[in-house]
Amino acid sequence: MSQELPPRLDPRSIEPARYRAWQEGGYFHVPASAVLEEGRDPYVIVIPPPNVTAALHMGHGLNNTVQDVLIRWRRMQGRAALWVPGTDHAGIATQNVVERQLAAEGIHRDDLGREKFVERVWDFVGETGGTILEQLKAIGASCDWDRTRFTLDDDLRQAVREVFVSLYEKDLVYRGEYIINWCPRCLTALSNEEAEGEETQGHLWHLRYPLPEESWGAAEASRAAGAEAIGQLDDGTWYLTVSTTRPETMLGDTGVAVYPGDDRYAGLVGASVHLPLTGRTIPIVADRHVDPDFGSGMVKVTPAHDKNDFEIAGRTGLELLDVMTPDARMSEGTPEAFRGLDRVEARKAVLAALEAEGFLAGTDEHTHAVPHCYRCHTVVEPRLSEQWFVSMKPLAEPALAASRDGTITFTPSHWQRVYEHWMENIQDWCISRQLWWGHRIPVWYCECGEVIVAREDPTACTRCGSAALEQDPDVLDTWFSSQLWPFSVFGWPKQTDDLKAFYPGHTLVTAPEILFFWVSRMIMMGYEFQGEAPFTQVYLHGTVRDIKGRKMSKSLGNGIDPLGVVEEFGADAMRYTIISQCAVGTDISLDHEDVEAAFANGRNFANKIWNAGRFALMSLGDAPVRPLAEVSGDLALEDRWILSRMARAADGATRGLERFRLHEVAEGLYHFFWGEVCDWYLELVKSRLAADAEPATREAARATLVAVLDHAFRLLQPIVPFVTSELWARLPWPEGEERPEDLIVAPWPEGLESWMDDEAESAFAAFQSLIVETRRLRKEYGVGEGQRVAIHVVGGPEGFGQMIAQQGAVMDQLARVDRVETTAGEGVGANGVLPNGAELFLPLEGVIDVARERTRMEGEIEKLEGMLKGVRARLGNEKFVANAPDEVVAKARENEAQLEDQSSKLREKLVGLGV
RNA sequence: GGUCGCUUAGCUCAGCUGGUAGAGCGCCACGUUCACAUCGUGGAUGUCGCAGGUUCGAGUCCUGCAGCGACCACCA
Repeated sequence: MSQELPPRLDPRSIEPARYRAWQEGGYFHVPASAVLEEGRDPYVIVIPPPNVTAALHMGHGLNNTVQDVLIRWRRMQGRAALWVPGTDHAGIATQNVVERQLAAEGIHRDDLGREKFVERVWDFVGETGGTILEQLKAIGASCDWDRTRFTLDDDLRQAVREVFVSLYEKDLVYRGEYIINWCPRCLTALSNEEAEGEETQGHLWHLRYPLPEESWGAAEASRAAGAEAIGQLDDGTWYLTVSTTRPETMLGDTGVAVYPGDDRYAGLVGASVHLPLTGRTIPIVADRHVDPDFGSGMVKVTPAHDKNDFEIAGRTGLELLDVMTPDARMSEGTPEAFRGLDRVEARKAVLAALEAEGFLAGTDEHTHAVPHCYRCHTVVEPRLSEQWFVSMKPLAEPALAASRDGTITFTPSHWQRVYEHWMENIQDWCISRQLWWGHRIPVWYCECGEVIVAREDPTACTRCGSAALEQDPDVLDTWFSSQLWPFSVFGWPKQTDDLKAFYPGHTLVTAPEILFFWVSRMIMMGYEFQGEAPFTQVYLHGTVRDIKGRKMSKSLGNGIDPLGVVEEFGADAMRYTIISQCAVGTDISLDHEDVEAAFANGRNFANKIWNAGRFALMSLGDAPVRPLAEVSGDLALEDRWILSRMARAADGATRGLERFRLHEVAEGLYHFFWGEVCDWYLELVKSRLAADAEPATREAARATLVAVLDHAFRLLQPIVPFVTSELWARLPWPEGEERPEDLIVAPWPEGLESWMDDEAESAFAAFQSLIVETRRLRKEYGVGEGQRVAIHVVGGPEGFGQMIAQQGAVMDQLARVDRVETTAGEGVGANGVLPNGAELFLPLEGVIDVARERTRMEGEIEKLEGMLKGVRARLGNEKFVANAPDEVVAKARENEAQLEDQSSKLREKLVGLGV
């Protein structure tokens, strides 16, 4: 206990050992029996599983620090606080990484074949897969590592299968040929969410489609009816105009559509039009999708390459014509001139050909959102393809209701509306991916045509008995398995004790980016398969950005390595810095070019805690410490004050944590610890802790100090667990009181109302003002450090003078005051006015510049008069007196009295100053 | 195009249900025997984007405007 601590906190020397001790103590592990047998109240967070191949970045740092703070807090509250860790197999992302590795060796995945490729991915995952979880330990994450899961674990495969088959049996999973988002680089289908719209500067090309001669009459009539889209070429041919942002798709047009009620084109519906470059003739149809007020009011219809056009075709019977290969080249179905051309080249070629033939009417600049693959940023191609889908509307209903009725709350709350809007407009989800890495779709096809969807791999066809079954080659969207995470991690579909104990969970902490990808789907699956929501609180934190507001990313090179920060400044420093910026709904900004500046605040705070503890441990010594209750009669004002402040700090921290106001919690505790415990309390008790101090006051100070630090460390533990634990473990303990096994399971300070002491707080506040004001005056008049002064305190509330006189002993220590008088002062003096109305004189004959003092006081009086005028105006206002809350009016009256008092006293003194 | 959000001290941002502005960093001055210079003490800086409105009173509520941002969207 009297062991020497270094004057600087060296995180490296304490953090790893401390973490090991926690793990060895088993504090992170929560067995189902804690809930089922011991009856403890569970609190469950499942980690947003990072990609198995990921390396820890600041985004993870933020996400996991927040979760850890919440878990550590709940653990101290006595909850069975379980944080389940794990990783996600991340289909496309992981496959891409391995493909890149192979490419470096000059190998394509096809060269290896599916089986070998998947083996290779497993090898890769086996080598690097656990890295990120190990890295989480460095930042102090108190996950239950015995429960680590991977979305491709065997039992999670069972969950995926059960869900797929079950949804299929309920007709909520189906296979069909629809327009999906296709990434021509990844060569796979994507969900709507995976196709991210990026604002792109493009063009809108206007194309002319010539009409056959028999329609020229109708065309002329249309033109006469005001249809500007109808016109005549130089050779007399009538044509219509359509527009497109993707001219190459015109090769796949199978019709032109107008709005059913559009009189301008009434005569043309049912007619046909020549499709340039192709020699094909396509019909003109009417469909409600067309907006008659947009552009020409005529739309080219490309059913195989546009979602809306596909729907138009469904309603009007237009043909489907696929003109593109999976890697986005023009297919066999296109004229020879374009066949095999990449879509970009094809666009140029088509435009050139149209222009050459006079069918290009014009071009406009056009900015629009072009969908890109969220993994490789290639422009996504809407494409007709046979895929598996989940029918979402029925699943969305309870998930939507849960938000509306408040079962699930969102923080910040505005995400509730975003969530509901998405749920209300939900579309079916394309879940099949043409990848090799992932959960293989549990569907087999028999040569007899039978489709077998099964929980267990079938050995023979259920209809014809043939053993020649082929499993669907595709895998499922990664999010299909991660959406089951809140219950698949507990062994479902088996009805395990874990599931009973820990489902539903409580808080989900993640970034808003994956609200649709993950959060909303977990909620839907929770209702569908467990009958209730997987959690009730969704806390969406911000994004980590650099000082310029740019999102930290590998490609921008503006990232900060959390492990480097831990190495250099300690996990506590990083955690505090992050949490103190974690205001609801705001991003975290950190300067990647000056990492030290970014984390200095956290580092300094951790060091401050360290030194406060170091001082306390040295001062307390090895002598037994008495329980606070036994010394209550000997408590000094500052003891009562700091205990009261501590109770309030605890209260504030609890309320803040309950509402996810983490930055307020961090800053509140920072202010309490640094600004009150260190700046005031420790300074005040220094003399009382001295060996020669009067025994009763010394013991009271020692008991209070231990109580204050014990509680302060508890309150700070969730945010800065390492330094607090290290010190707490060395803290002497009150005799006869049971010491918790470890700080991280010490009870959370709550219900300390009995320590709140308004009287002590207001008396101490006055005392603080006195000190501060004296210090200020000393500075202002340049009184040297070595020079002691006398102060005369005049007036103030009842008992104030007496209280000050009692504190006289410490006045010298804090403000170099050798004499405090509470009688009226006389003559020339510096002066200050305390908030409680008391006034002090600091006799400083010969030190003061009288003229300057006079000017200052005049300014002061002017200011006071102004304020007084304002307060009087308010009090003179009948409506204010009648309508404002009583306490506000009372406060105003009090204010008025004080201002009057201060002002008149200042005037007197101004007179006293002479000239 | 729709929806939502933001605009407060040099910088990054707090400010919950309206009652005469805050933090951290930075800056200036002074200070190292006495836990901590990753420190202490004191100090300076804001017409709370602009214009109206409601109210006794608005950074806080309402409207409009300007700038920025996010999310959603099938306008070819």
